[in-house]
Amino acid sequence: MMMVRKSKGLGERHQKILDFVLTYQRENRYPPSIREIGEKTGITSTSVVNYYLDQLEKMGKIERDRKISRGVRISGASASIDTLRIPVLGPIAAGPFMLVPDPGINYMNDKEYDAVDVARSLLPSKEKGDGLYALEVKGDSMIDAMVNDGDIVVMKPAIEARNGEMVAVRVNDEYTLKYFYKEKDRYRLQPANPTMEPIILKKSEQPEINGKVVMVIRRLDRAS
Amino acid sequence: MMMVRKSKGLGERHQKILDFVLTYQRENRYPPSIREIGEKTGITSTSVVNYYLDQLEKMGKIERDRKISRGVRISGASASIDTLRIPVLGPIAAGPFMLVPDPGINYMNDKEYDAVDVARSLLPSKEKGDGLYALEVKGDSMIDAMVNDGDIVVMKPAIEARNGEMVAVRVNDEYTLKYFYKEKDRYRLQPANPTMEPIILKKSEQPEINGKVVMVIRRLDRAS
DNA sequence: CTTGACACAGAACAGGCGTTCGAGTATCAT
DNA sequence: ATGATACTCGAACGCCTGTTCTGTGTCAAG
Repeated sequence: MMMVRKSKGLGERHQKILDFVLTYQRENRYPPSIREIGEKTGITSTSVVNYYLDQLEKMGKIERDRKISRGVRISGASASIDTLRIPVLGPIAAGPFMLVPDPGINYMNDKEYDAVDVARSLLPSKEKGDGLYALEVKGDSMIDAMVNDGDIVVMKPAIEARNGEMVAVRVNDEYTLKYFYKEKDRYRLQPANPTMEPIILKKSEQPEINGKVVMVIRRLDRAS
Repeated sequence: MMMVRKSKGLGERHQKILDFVLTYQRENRYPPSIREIGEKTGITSTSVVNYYLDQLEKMGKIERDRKISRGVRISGASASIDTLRIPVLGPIAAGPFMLVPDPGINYMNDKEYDAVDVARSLLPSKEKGDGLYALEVKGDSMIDAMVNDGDIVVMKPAIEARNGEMVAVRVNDEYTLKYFYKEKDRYRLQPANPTMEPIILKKSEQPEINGKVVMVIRRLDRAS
């Protein structure tokens, strides 16, 4: 027989088990048994599943309650089955701020970062939520986008957009949130506030799109 | 011995079991076993627990996967452990619309109504979420409250408010969303949009408060 | 080549757990 | 009284499930 990997880190089977536990949990509302994990991941022996489960626990990927049937749970960001944890990459103020996440950091595993939990049912069904990130708006710089001080904007990385989508675009060295429309011979960037006028760009001046706005969350009443 | 109830509906033990399963699920990320349910609810025999579980299943309160250990899950609105299902009481347009839910209807159990799921972590920690309801905004009537067409406003019933809270108030036979401030000798109703002027009411003209705004959710990109 | 860590399989053990059955008690309508 | 219904208990059966032990083959280090 051959074995796939020796070094540390998540091997193919680690990942397979992790995925299966997550999927199973989502579908059945309770965790799988060791034998069920084995069957679905192609592992014939329960001891091997146990073997990997122990490793995953040491890595901090899962938590186990020994002696308890189906006592497996995924720890960390993806713990919840119907919620998605989206990292908040810090406050953004007006002006030429940075709107893209640093791809070198795995925010999901890093406890250092703030995050918001969003119900999966609120996101587009096709959205797997992988690259999503959020920004907390500071100041009144985005009132023309109907975004308030303190609002949380959930973004999805993108460099292009379809008509009608709200995007973060760079206009005159500043990022703003606008509805994007590509028309016959021009680009129209429409503010969310219907009382405000759109920005018109010539076809040659294709705006630099930085991401799509997936959701805006405004929390009030936080002290009560 | 005495027994508590005969008729249909949820008896004390039904409720106790339901509560326990929910709590246990929340704390352990997996459902309890029959024996654990019995211990914590003061039922000494597993068959009795099974007896009630069967009834709860017939009532549609829970679902069971027979033969599978810990194969119990709560069905319906409170199914999720870290999400809260808030009924959407229908669209509201401009003008003198109704902003209060009909207390005669238990929206939670009625499948007829739309609902949104909100992560519990997004709500104030003290919020149990009992009376919460949501409204879907239609039209541009609330742009001065920084609320857009299509936004979902999560409300909490209230007839009074503390300073700084956003409330639904009735002004001139119309409901609007404003920040509420009670000052020395007047009431100040401040629009969310900082470029707009507040409404000032004399002390004698106490505004009729209809509820507090807990959260505003704006979903974009719903087709992607 | 030997050794040991690593990945894996299979079998067996013991306790966990859902299920079933027999029996007992209390309330209520007949 | 009598039977029906609702509720409760305890025990036993047997599968489900986590755990553990033995053994095998691979690969790198000594």
